[in-house]
Amino acid sequence: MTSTEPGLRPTKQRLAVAAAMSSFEDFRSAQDIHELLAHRGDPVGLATVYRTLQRMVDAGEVDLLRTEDGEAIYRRCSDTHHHHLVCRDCGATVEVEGPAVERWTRAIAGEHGYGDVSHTLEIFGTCPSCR
Amino acid sequence: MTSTEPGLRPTKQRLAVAAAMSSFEDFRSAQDIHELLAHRGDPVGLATVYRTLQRMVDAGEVDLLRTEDGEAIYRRCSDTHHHHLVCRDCGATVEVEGPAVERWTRAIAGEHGYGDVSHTLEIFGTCPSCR
DNA sequence: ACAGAGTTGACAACCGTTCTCAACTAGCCT
DNA sequence: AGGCTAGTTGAGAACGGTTGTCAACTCTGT
Repeated sequence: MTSTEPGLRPTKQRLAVAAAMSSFEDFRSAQDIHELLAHRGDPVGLATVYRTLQRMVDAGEVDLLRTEDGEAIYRRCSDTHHHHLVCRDCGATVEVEGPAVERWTRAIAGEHGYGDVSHTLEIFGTCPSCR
Repeated sequence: MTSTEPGLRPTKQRLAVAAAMSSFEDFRSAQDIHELLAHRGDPVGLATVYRTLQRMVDAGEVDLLRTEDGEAIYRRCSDTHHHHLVCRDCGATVEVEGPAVERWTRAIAGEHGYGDVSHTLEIFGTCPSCR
């Protein structure tokens, strides 16, 4: 067993996607990232962008969320688990942590005999400047 | 102002969809519901199923969720606000209530000046019979 | 340099969802 | 009843995001 997956190459494209992911803080769709790369002068095929993002999600390097209409959006994973408070008018996002929620979900799941628990929690509201 | 929306007709199709929604407890996709109606002998066009479900969601009669791969699934709404504990293998669903979470989200949002707060919370795990 | 596994990208295929539009109804007015 | 009209339906096309295909390409170790 090697330290990295065997036969996984750090190609130009993968590096470009990784670099792009570090260049913004918010969630972007795969197509946004594809365009961003093209404008930057590092064009990467759309299929490759999807493949690479998928891998990064599997590796836990990137967070995957779904918009309300089912589109996948990606974002560099910060090291701590957290949730988002999103303004439903302007989209402004605040990261929030909720140890209480983490505990609560695990407890509830345990009560019903569910294991291997994960959860998704997003809070929507109207931000101060949109009220 | 009338008691019901003006110009909204209780057609055969709408009644059939409403009846179908009362006939199961778990979440189903629009296409599942479309098939269910066909097998029942009340065939309703797929587009109509989508339209009707959309309306019911808007009216708050039906809950809309997204599966992990972005597909929309629908379910008759019970009157109390609650969340779902879903088995990621077999799909078994348990309704859970979390006054603590409700309070927490409102508090967090308030701290950041956000108003008119709503939230989505889904818990995923492996149910006892799938472990 | 060579071999061979891994990777890429243009494009087609897929699949859930929405749109289009002519035919059809339900409800209302006379 | 008959007719008018806004609302509704359904078959199929269109759409948009995502995944599959496959021949050409590129690392990496030998």
